[in-house]
Amino acid sequence: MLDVTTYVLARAGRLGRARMARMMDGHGLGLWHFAVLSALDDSAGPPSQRDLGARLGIDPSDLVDVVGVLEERGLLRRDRDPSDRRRYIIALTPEGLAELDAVAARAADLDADLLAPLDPSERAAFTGMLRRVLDHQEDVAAPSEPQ
Amino acid sequence: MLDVTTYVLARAGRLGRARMARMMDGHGLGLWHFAVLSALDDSAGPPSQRDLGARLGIDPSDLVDVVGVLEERGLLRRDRDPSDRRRYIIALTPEGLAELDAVAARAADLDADLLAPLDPSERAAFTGMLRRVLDHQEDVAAPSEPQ
DNA sequence: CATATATCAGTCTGACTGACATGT
DNA sequence: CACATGTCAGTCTGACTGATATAT
Repeated sequence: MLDVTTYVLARAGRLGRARMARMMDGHGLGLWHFAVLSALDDSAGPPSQRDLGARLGIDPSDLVDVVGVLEERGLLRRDRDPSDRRRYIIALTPEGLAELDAVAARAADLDADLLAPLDPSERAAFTGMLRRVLDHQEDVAAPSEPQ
Repeated sequence: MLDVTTYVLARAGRLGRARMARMMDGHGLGLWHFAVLSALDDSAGPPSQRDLGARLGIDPSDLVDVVGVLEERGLLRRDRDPSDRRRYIIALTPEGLAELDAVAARAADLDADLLAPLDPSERAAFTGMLRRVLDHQEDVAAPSEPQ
């Protein structure tokens, strides 16, 4: 069983995810709320709700509530795009940025603990390889250049 | 977002798991069915249902159906332990072993593709580090020697 | 009587599906 | 009219919780 790498990967991911979720509970947020705030922070221009969902891999219909909660709490603004009134333009508020900073610091702590069993020299190698593995899985799941 | 290693890990794990699940659908089995067959194959003595669940990280109550299905299909035998009649003794049948071999081969293919973006020399390093990361997460989730 | 094993019923969550209103 | 965006309602799954029958 443990020689199936996919199994090891999935299990480690699930445990790590559960720890993150427990931490964020203390902030009254779920994992997707943090993911959204974070994606808004490091996106170039303010994206539409659909862009946001695609980038994060969350279904647009599920994103509705996530964004709704964040808007209610004043952590982001949602304004109609004047040039295409089907779209929303989503942007972090200062309060949202502050909340993100607070949560990100705690997320970094959990990340540090995740990688604690590795030597400092191994960590960069591991995260780099993991990232390549993810990119490849996403390609397989949804090829970007079909043809 | 993608600089949060826990997120990258959880996402890669989820995608890999989904691929495994899709493959096993073709065999009429779920991920846990395979995990159970596999655990039975590489366990020393035939374990009880509870041992099995603990080893795999599945809740005993959820294991009931998984083992039930496998027994119905003749892939494992479930006999009361004569020395403690609360327990079942679970053992693979020859049919179960054959099914396991078939599925394991296809799981190995998916594993190979998972690691495809890594150089052959990197793969062993990656799986080793991943394994250490998992062990540490499991320790954190349920410390074995609570002093 | 306290504990262990397996079981059953119910809940909660995350991800998905299909329909739909609104706008281009 | 075809298509894009956001929304809503319903389903399906996996993981968990609490109660219970049986055995130690």
